Amino acid sequence: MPLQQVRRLEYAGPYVPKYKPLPSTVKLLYGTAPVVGKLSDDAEEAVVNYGRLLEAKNKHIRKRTFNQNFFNDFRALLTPRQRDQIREFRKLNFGQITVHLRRLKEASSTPAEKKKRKETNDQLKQRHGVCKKNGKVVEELGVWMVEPSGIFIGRPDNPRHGRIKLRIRPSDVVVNCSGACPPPPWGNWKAQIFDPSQAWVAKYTNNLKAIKYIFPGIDSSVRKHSDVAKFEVAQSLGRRIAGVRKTYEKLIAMRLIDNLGSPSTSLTEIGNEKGPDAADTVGCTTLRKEHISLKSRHKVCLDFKGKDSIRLKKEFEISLPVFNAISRNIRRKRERDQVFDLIQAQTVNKYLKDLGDNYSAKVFRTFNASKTFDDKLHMQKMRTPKKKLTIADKLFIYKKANLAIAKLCNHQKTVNTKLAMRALGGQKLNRQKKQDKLRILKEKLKGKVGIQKLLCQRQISKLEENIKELETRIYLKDEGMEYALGTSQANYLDPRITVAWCKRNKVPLEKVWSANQRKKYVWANKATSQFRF
DNA sequence: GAAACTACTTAGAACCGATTAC
DNA sequence: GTAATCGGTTCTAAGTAGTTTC
Repeated sequence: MPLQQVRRLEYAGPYVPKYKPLPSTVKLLYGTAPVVGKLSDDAEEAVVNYGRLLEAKNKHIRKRTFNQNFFNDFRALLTPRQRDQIREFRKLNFGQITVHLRRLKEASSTPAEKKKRKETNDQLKQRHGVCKKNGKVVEELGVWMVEPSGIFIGRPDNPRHGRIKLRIRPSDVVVNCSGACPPPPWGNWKAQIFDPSQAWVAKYTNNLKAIKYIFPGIDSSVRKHSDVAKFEVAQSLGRRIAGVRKTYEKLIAMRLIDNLGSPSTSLTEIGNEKGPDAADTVGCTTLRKEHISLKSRHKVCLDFKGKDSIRLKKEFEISLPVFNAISRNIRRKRERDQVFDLIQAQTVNKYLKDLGDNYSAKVFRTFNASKTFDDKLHMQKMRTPKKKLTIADKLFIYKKANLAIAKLCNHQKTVNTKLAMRALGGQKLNRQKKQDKLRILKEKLKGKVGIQKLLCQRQISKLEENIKELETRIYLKDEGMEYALGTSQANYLDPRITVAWCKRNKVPLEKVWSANQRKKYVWANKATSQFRF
């Protein structure tokens, strides 16, 4: 599917909102005294953003480094006189700010205000959320405005949390389009370029040195093209995997990626080097001795934090040569030393590239996840019981396979265990009630004839379907409440597997995919029911 | 060849409207 | 009618991997 060349790209640029200052009656106090002089817009906005977190009872505002980082950045935004006055974080008095925010929120949450806001946003989205290619193809963008100012939260353990993210100005933004793209009235773009080899239509760097991009949306031609390419490379790896495995015996790191981790995301992250201002997370090539413990001669236990500080603690079966190699590798090392101190991410990727077809470490994850998913869905077919399966029965099988992949990839989500257990209890009780009702209905059916019998039968099958749906939900909660199914669906599972499964089993696609997913994967619809990854 | 930079993908959290249970 | 729960979408941080710079 070759990508059509873009000769013209019309784009209005992202929406860059201007700051609206607080009313003069609303002030930050220091203790009970007013702050000397007027706060700059940036300082005032930082205070408002902190006030929002206070109002939302955000858990981060209880953390010491969070508040310290905020306070350091805040003081840098003050005038020398204000800095002289404001010396302790705990004396900042946000009272007037939070009262003001509460009033604003109340005023803006009426149905009329909500409607008005939606209309305004829709208009802005229509103008700033699309681009037009070669004068005719209109494509939606991922976002229509630059990120608002705020306070950096980050993932757990990020040492920079609490730092102030300043408002983005037009002068921070580079737009990538041809033709006129007038900036907003309150500033000029940093630059306008036209480079059709790049996918992004706008980019900017914030004061924390993070580069942000605005890309075409998930159903755009470029994104579809790169998705197709991704799964084709992974599929090609599948065809050559036996040969590939033979050749990489020498590289123990590769063994770890493919054998130990399977697609356990954290381990198959290759592990680029990171700066000191990031959380202490590791990948395959940056794994340290302290993360690995050798068990029996065929077993190793890994315990470390990977991407997003998600912990992986798991035992793996390994072959004796791999066990011996790891054992030799860590024998004379200290706990903080890297297991593979002689290789880097690039070393492994260079080796993979030489195997051909644009392989890199992440292709293994896509391959492993998709292959396992495809196999699981086919295995289920073999175990099909004699009874005719309903849609709900089939969906149970599908979700079960999806959960297995989420576990394999270690795609986690945070759950409030107490609340989730309560909900689970409620669901189980609900199931019991429905089962009782079903029993009564089945008893009643015996005495019915004609149309009455038909109606009763219909009621029974509807209730049975309902119970099965509930059972799927109970299963997912019972077996994996802390796993997120969406991540593998969005990134690792070849959509053609799902399309083929739906066709084989006569399940409508909308039962397994949301509208957005169907839009994203429209290219996969051509897969036949016979498709195998 | 290592470090820094750039472009893009992957990821969980937050948000928000719809549905369900009471 | 209200609160709890669910499911989908949006947001943006945190990765990977290629390229450029020194």
